[in-house]
Amino acid sequence: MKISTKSRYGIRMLIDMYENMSESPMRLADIAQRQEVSQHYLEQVASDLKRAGIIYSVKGPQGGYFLSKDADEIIIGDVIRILEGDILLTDSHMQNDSILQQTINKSVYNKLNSRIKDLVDSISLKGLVERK
Amino acid sequence: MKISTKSRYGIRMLIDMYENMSESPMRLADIAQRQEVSQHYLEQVASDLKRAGIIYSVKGPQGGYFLSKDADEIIIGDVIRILEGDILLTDSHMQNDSILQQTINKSVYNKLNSRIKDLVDSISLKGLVERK
DNA sequence: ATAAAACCAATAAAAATACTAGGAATATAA
DNA sequence: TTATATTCCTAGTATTTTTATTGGTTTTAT
Repeated sequence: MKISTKSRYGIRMLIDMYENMSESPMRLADIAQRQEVSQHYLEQVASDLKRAGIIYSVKGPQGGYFLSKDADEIIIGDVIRILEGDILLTDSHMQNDSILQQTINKSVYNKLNSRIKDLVDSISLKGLVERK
Repeated sequence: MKISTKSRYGIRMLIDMYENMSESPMRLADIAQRQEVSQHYLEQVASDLKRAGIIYSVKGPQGGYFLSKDADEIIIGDVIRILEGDILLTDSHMQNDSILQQTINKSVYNKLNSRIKDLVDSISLKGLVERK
């Protein structure tokens, strides 16, 4: 029951991009090197973030990535959902659930799920970096 | 990022024991059958719960399991911790963490961890069954 | 034209999770 | 005291998920 490294890499990548932001696009190779992470693996992370509209890219030489929005509009909950699949502790509808299991879902997991959601949706990239 | 089936089985097992409680010990075979779960797998769950003092057992014929405490003293957070290892989204101290990662830990994961802990520690077996 | 970059797909490797097998220990009761 | 019902234990296997690697292709600035 851990957040995957994929999510962690993704969040680190975004923080790195925010903190090292400039006029020119940022090369994945640089991020990977600074973060000491496999570049190819980070590509997959970047690809997900791009598809979701968190970052955008410029191809070719001198190309790279930009953040698509202001840092205070990039919500950590979204980032985790994009990279983690979902932040649910259980699937909301498991097919074979007994009545008993459904009760437990309601009482425990659903409450957990919504509390976790509230929390991660309250933190932006900007807030994170500024340690708010 | 899901709660494992081990924890889910464990919680179901305890609810089953509570709801079907009687003077005589409860056989694992019966629980497994009611819950439609592999008995051998449930043994491992039971073994963990026993070692942690949540349930106790009587061996031999007519043997089985009892809850060790009143249902309102059995805390779901404890059960999950016993079966899940921990309810932390990240290890509190990852060896190779950069300063950056440590900041993220503080801002996001630690907050999440403590909120999840508060929640699961506020729910007892009794509360769960009574849907409080 | 060349080279620097993003992009893509397949798959291998590693780790975690779920489940199975088979028997040992123990206590009951006939 | 023997047969049996039960918990208990250890190891192993299978499955799934996660993480990482390999080996390219496409695009575009220079």
